[in-house]
Amino acid sequence: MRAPSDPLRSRGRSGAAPTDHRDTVRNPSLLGRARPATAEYVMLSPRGGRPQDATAPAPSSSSSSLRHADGMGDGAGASGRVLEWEAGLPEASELTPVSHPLITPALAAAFRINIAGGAFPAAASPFDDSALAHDSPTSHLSFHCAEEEDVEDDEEGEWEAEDAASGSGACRGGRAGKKARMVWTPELHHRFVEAVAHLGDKGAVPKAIVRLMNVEGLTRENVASHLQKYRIYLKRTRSPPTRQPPPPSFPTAYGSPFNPHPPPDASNQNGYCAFPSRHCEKLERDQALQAMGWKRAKDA
DNA sequence: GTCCAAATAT
DNA sequence: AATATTTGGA
Repeated sequence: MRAPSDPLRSRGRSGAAPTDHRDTVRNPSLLGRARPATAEYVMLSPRGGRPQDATAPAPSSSSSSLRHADGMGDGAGASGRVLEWEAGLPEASELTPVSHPLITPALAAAFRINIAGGAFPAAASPFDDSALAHDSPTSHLSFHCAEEEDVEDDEEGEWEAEDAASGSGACRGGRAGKKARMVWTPELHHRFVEAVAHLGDKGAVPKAIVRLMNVEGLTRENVASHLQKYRIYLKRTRSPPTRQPPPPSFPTAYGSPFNPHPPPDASNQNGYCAFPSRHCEKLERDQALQAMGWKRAKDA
């Protein structure tokens, strides 16, 4: 959208062998740059949000509905939508308790974490609760570390097990040589989408998005990368490739891949799945990922 | 120098 | 496929 860029794109594989980033662990910076995480969006905030953070405008009035239908279509009415956004945050009663099991058996085993019973025992892990216990309101929004070779991922392989408290060691699970790779969970993605929608087409640039999302450890580059893909997705859905028309109306519309509607049985009124409960996580993740991969059921 | 977006790499 | 890194331009 910016510069039409010229046909000078012969760059790229410029002989120079790129350094091997695979093993480049740069966690310290990721985890250290925590912003004063206030209780803003979080799914655990009993107050339904009271942002005092710089990034989040103060709620001066009570709005009601959560809808950002115009999405990135235009950047108008941003402040109003922010309010709506806040108002749309889930109530404490609608959320899955922190005690909810967040670690897969496979990962738990790999990290030697005791997750017996499904709940999260306060002092069960060798890293001591600070390492993985999600006692921070935003901890579930921190991104995860995906092990790739060592841990046998039985299914998807990526799960959250991260918290600022554990420092740079968290992502290595006691092993060196592994690098951190961000995982866009449904929650994070949702936040991303909302941020983008609220910023509007023009304002939705990485820096602004990162700011709005206010997710600890999330970098501009993380967002830029995701944004790139997100835009590709939007493009695809906007221009009928020449067949099978019907991509989702818009990410912010209920039922669309980017704002998955909760299943009747597992949903809370808002259709907001706060935690990666078995049910919601699966669904949202599935849909979100499917969307991002634009591999719509059978369209592709 | 910072930021962005696209291209490319892993 | 998903995310990271590089690249080139504003």
